[in-house]
Amino acid sequence: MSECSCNVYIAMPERKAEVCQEECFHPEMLEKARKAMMPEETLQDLAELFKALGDHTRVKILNALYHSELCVCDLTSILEMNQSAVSHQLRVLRAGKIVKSRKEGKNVFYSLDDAHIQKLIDIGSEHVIEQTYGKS
Amino acid sequence: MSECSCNVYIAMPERKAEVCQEECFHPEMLEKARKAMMPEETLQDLAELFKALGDHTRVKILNALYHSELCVCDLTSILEMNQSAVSHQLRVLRAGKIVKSRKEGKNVFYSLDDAHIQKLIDIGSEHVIEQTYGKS
DNA sequence: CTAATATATGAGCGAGTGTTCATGTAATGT
DNA sequence: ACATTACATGAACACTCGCTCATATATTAG
Repeated sequence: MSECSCNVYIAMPERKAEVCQEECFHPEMLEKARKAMMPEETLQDLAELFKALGDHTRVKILNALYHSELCVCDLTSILEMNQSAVSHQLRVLRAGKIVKSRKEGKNVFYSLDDAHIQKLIDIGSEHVIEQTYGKS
Repeated sequence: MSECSCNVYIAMPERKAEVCQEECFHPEMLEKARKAMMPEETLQDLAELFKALGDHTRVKILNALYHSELCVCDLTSILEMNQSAVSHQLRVLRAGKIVKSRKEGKNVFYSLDDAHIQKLIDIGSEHVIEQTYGKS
């Protein structure tokens, strides 16, 4: 048996024909990677978290909420969008456990769910700024 | 003039009718939030970064690459997907500056672009796991 | 050179997303 | 009670996305 990492395909011969027939490197790396994979469910949730973060309007909402809670009306004003559109996006953020809400009279105040969200914004913006302007 | 944060609408009277006519709270908070907004371009890039991260297949690729580089063939094996689909998603990740690639003979090895990506995965997965199983 | 292999990519399709518009609901004021 | 206001939501439509299939490119082997 060669060192090809694709010997993992012994158990699924129907795939062996289409990929990696001889010389994919680092079989030990592949096995290590395979064993370090998170559970499917976590990966799914993680993808949904990032998907919920991955929209211009929603990122803008989170940026606005970064320092303090705001009501829908305030967000509508900052975003210069109509209230319906803002509410629809807040719903996505709520469903994704990215923001939480608090009702006070006629108003509903939104805030970031927890410190993880701030960190994600911090690191993400650091990354894109670095990509744009070069490292340090 | 009342304390309503919506006095910002004086400059855009056409919107005044539809939102926040009297009692949105914390005008000082609103102004603070407005001034703390990142530039539009950064917000756009940030949204695109998260959007590129926000897919099940791509998250799985990043998870596989978390500890070491792997070639397309290896990824195809781990993901149990056909090579074309994997390549298409790698293209998205490359375009988003989330992974980088290195050619070696017939193989192309992919790895995470920088430590920011690992941190985003760390914090994101921490968040979703906490959401699922409750805080500590 | 030709053949084989690893990867990339364009076209096309079904599924999903974000907005607008209209309307619904809950809280407050009169 | 009725009117008003803040917010939520369903429907519809244009647009985007991720996959598959077919094919292209690049590298290596013979």
